Amino acid sequence: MDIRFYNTLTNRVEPFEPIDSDCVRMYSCGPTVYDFAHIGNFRSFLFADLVRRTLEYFGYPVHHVMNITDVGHMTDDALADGAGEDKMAAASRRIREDKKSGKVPEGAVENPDDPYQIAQYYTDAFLEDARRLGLKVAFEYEDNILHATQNIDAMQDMIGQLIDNGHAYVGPDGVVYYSVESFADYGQLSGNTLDQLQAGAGGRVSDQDQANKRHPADFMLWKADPSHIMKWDSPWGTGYPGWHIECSCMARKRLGRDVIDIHTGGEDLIFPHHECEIAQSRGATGADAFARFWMHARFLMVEGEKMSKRRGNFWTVRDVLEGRATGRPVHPAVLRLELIKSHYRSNMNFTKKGLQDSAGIVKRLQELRTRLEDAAGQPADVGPDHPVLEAFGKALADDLNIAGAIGCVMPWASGDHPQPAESLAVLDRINSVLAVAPLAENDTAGQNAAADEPDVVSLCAAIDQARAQKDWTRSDAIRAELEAAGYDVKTTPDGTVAEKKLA
RNA sequence: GGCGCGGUAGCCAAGUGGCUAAGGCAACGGAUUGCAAAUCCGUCAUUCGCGGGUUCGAAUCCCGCCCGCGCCUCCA
Repeated sequence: MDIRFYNTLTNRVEPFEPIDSDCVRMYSCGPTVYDFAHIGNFRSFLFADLVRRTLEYFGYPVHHVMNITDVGHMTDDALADGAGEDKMAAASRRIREDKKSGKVPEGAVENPDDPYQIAQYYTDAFLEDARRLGLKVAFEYEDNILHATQNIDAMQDMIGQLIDNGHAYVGPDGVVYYSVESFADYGQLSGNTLDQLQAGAGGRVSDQDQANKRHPADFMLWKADPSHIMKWDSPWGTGYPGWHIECSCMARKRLGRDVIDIHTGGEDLIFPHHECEIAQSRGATGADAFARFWMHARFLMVEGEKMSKRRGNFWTVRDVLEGRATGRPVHPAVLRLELIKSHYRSNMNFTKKGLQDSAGIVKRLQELRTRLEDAAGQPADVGPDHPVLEAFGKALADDLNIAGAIGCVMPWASGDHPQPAESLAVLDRINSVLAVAPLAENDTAGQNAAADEPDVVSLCAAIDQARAQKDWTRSDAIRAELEAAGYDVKTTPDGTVAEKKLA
């Protein structure tokens, strides 16, 4: 199968081939761990997961690496280049408050002044969210999810190489800057040129910092700052690394190549983050590429608007799963499907109604699985030439046409399955990509019934009893009670059953 | 100002030159039901942001315009 992906580097859909046949090497920009991850973060992470699973579907081994940014970068909008408040300090303040209000469990962060404890707290939360949503790489922590703070040496090595190669210099302020003019291809990824880049168009650079640079677009590699919360000794003074360097280093170190196959991230990372990564990596290695394919996911909207804390439509994964976003708990498989089901290069509109739609699909696939397992037990062998798998794969191979792929599955799922063992094998193959029926490897969190859940079995029995006595008022009242508690109630030949709604 | 992505039914969304414009959700009609739910059967875009052009033939190619979104040193 000819796999084709859109490559931001060339603005074209191109056939994908790994550089080395042994495996596909891909790197994804991961989360910062100063707060809980939101659904927009996960749209991007799950997009990377879909790329990975699609490649695996076609038989490629994939080595997927993701970073955890935990070095404590700066928050301030107005003063970039390492000014403003340290994000770790902001997180520390928030955790202190959350401890008081009981939002942070007892003993979770013993010392809110210890940035490593804060980072670990939010890293654990991220991994839990990621595993619940079926992000495969999260099950490979810590092998393939790397902490920036554990790779400072590699960053310093690369900064040294860049200085030696003439791509970096120490400014009059003692900060190590990358010289964008030393790298002819700077701007190739984003389509910018140094002439066209309007210095300070984002309104986040200060004249004072700019004065220390040779070119306004030069960016920081290392900043000596003994007052920074997280700091390390270096040849350029005790301080901390710039926020682009970690990815260049960790990709090279963990994937073991100067040139990798695929690099993913959110569209906002195209410039400056990925542009700078390319400049750093190629400046250090001398190779003519860093990643062959650059793939970016478009932003997520919420109910047609930009997601922002100010609008009140800013949702973390936990907010959605635990029901704070929609008023009802959402099954992780439903959120996963909702976040992967529209094309990655279009804006995704996250809506309550979309979640309902996704819940319907998840439910149908899970019911199909139950039906097939009851009928067949074990899956049979099935080749990739099965018509449904062929159509499913063809859609995915076409720049991840996920809606088309799902469109191939649903009519098949609704149809008759005279050979359940074969159908089960087909479903398994499909689910190796979708990962919604059943969800991922294990979803242990959130499965425990809450104490205030109704006693479903006895309420259903009460409905049957009332119906047997033709006490319709009573049976309808109990049914209404169950529905209000988030259950679908249905009448079957074996009596009334209630199932928890998935969203 | 520069660079890039997109606009198909009430909603999500395939289709990128040629059979009647996939699929899902919702809605509606019917079967079923004490009533529902679930299930099953059926209906649901003469038209693809707008206007031109190319062509035997355009949602698809070309030109112009309108609208939405992102980036241009916090950011998925």
